[in-house]
Amino acid sequence: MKQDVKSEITKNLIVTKAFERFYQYGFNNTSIDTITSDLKLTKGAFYHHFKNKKELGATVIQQKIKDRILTGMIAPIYNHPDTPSKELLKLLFVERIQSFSSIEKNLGCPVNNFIHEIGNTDVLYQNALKNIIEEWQHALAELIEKGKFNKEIKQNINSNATALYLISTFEGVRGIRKLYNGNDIIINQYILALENYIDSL
Amino acid sequence: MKQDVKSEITKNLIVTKAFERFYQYGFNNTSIDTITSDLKLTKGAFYHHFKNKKELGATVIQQKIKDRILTGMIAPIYNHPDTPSKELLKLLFVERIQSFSSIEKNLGCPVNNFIHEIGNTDVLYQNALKNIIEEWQHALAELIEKGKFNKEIKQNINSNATALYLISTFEGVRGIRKLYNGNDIIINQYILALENYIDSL
DNA sequence: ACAAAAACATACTTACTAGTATGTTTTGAT
DNA sequence: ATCAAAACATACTAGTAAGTATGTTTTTGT
Repeated sequence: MKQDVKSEITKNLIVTKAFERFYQYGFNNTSIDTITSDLKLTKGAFYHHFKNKKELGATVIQQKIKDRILTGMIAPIYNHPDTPSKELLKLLFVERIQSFSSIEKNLGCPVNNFIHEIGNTDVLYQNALKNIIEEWQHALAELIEKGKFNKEIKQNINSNATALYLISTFEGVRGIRKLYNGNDIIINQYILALENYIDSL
Repeated sequence: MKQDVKSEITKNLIVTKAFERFYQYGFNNTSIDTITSDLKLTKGAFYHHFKNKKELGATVIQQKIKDRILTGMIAPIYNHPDTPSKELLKLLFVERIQSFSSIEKNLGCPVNNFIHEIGNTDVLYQNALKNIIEEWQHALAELIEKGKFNKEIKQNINSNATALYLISTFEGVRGIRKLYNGNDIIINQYILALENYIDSL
C-alpha cells in the first residue's frame, strides 16, 4: 500500500477508536495503550503519527466530535428549507434526543463531556470546542432569523441568545440524564418544556 | 481536645479542602496527598477517617455541593414568600449567575462538573447528585405552582418540566461558559433569553 | 496510673500511564 | 538492487497516585 494512504488509514483508525474510548470512558481514563492495542498497534505507531495525547484529543474534537454535531444537529437545519422555523426547531431537538440509543443517553453528549473534562485545561481544546458551539449557535440563529423574517417568530426575539438558550438546555439535560440510568423521565419532561418554549417564541 | 470533637474537625477540614481542590482541579486530578499535605496531615490521618477516595467524593457531594445549591439556589426561593413568582424566578437565576466571581464562572458549576466527571461511574455518586437536582427541581416546581395558583403563570405550564428546563439551561450555560475565559458574552445572552422565557410562562 | 482505643505519621507496595530510545520491517525514488 | 525514509514494534524510564502495613502519639474510661 502507498505510504500516504497507509498513513491516513492508520491515523483515522486511531482517531476513530480514540473517540469511541473517550466517549465511553473519558479522555483521562483512556490510555494510549488501550487505543493502540485495540487496533493491534503499539505505542511506536501512535507516537509516529501523533506528537502526544493532547494532539490526539484536539484531533478527535476537530474531526469526530465536530462531525457529530454537524451531521446530527446542523445539517438537518439546511436539509429542510421549506419546513416552518418553529416546527423545524422542535423536530431538530426532539427527534435528535429521541434517536439516541440507551447507551448514548447514559453517556451524555460528547461535546459536553469534553467541555467538562478538558474544556478549560488548554486553549487548544477551548478553541476547538468553542468553534463547534459557535457554528451550531450560528446555524440555529439563522433559522430563527428566517422565522422572524417569515413572521413565524416574534420580532423582539434575540436570535443569538435564543440559539444559545436552546443549545444550553439540550446540553444541560443530557448532563442531568446521565444520572438516570435507563430512565427517560428527564427527557420526556425536557420535550414538554421545550415544545412550550418554542411555541412561545 | 475531646476525641469526637477532634475527629469531626479533622473530617470537616478534609472535606472542605477536598471540595476546594475538586472544584478547581477536578476529582480525578486531585490526589489524597495534595489534600492532606495542604492541611499538614498525612495519608494515615485520611485513611483513618475515610474508607477510600470514593467515600470522600460522596461526602463532598452530600455536604459541600448540596449545601451550595441549598444556600445559593433553593433557600432564596423560600426567603422571598411575597415576591411574585416570575419576578422571583428571574431574580434567582439572573442574580445568582451575576454574583459569581470570574474564577467561578471559568470553573463552572460544581454539581455539573461532578455529574460529568464521576456522575455515571458509580451508583453512590449518581444518587447523591440526583438527590440535589431533584430537591432543586422540586423547590422550583413549587414556586411555579404558586405562580399558577396566583394566576401569574399560565395554567397549562407543566411545573416539573419547566423547573427542569430552567435548571438544565442554567447548567448548560455554565458548561459552555467554561470555554470563554473571562468573556461574559455567553452569560449576557443567557440572561436575555432567560428573561424572555420566564415572561412567556 | 494504665491499658485500650482513637488519632495520626512513616514507609512501602502496586498499578497505571505518558513519553522516549532504539530497533526492525515496509515502502518508494533512483 | 539499493539506500533512505516512513511505518511500526519492543523495551524501557519516570512520574504519579491509591491503598496498606505498621509504628508513634494522644485521648479516654476505669
